[in-house]
Amino acid sequence: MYEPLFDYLEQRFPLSDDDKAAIASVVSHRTLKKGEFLLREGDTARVGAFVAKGFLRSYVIDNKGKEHIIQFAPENWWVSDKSGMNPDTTASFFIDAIEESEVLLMDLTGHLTLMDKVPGYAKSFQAGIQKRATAKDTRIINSLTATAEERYDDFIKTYPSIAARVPQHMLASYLGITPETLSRIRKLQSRKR
Amino acid sequence: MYEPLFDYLEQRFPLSDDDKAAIASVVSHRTLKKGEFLLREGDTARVGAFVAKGFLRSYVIDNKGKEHIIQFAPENWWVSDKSGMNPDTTASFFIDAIEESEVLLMDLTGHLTLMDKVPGYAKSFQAGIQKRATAKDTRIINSLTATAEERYDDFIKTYPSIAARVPQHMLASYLGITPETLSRIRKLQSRKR
DNA sequence: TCGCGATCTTGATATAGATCAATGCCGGCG
DNA sequence: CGCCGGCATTGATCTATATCAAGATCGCGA
Repeated sequence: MYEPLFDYLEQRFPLSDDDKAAIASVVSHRTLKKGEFLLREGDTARVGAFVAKGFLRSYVIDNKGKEHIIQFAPENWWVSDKSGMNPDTTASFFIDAIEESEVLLMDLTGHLTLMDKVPGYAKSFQAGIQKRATAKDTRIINSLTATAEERYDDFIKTYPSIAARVPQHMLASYLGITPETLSRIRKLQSRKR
Repeated sequence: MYEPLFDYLEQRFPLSDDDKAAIASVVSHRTLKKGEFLLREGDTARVGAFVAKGFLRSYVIDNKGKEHIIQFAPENWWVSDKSGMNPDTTASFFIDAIEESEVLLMDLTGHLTLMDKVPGYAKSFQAGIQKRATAKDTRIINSLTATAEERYDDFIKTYPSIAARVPQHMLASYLGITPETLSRIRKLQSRKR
């Protein structure tokens, strides 16, 4: 059950059997049906969820009722809880399953335990955070300056497997364009080549 | 000389005299004239710079030669180096001083030392990273969906002191709009109220 | 203090993309 | 197996913002 997570971590640093036991003891497993929400249950501050199987997405709904996808999360990705999202934000935050999925949940306590006990975990976590920060900067600049078509091409090139897997209207939502526009872009491109 | 940084950190966790000495020993001081660049010198992997006085900005120049401001950094902010920016990115990255400034530079070695030696530093660093990640998500969604005017209003509300301090064309660059458009927005609003 | 380059403003036009509306398509549910 | 509802496509407009082009104004440096 925990194998996908172990594999993922072992690509980043070596994992002893003790480490594995420690990890298994702090994550909890959960199955999600297609369309099901991953809600924050109780008061446990969740750090994130590791997608062992399937496909999730996180998104917000703005005050005009429109949905904006923040992140896609296929197997071997982390979806982070919006722990600390601006409290005065009018938008509401959701995570749900695009396909039937299995996730491993980690709360803050567990995370701190691993930071402390598992050698390599802290550095690896930190590296991941940093990498993501850079990706976000890139996305910001991209969204501010590239055209719809450029953003689409970029996405296709960077995440071909995700592009092939999500419905078009969700991709449009991620890219910040309407489904109609995305459809037209695709048509133009299919003609061109 | 290090006081601004000590003050900053002490608002986050207590700092002993030993801690202060450790910090002082790993950061280096530098003065920047208006318009001067903060370049990566030598091979030392820099983590970031703390702005003790003045005002910096980080920005990229895209392949069309246009400048896009990523971050403004007034006193008591960190500017992070793009440590790990996508290597295949065509854009070039810069940091320079908008006003005469003083910065405290920290490299990776120093950072790791503090992570290890100064209690509270690691947690505080982590908290900062997290907060910034959230801010970036917000900015992404904002840039994808809000109008130019909404983005402007938002910025004014969130960072009034920065808005008052930077030239308009830089604010326009940060917001991803042209100086002309920003000028028109301001005119409309001054009329309205 | 003067003058010139940088910055800001204002106007006219062009255009990418949104919106509104209709039609077609296909896949799962009864 | 057939029908219905979400999804994609296509077309016709509309609108926000970019772009191009002059002026106007400000402020710094000689």
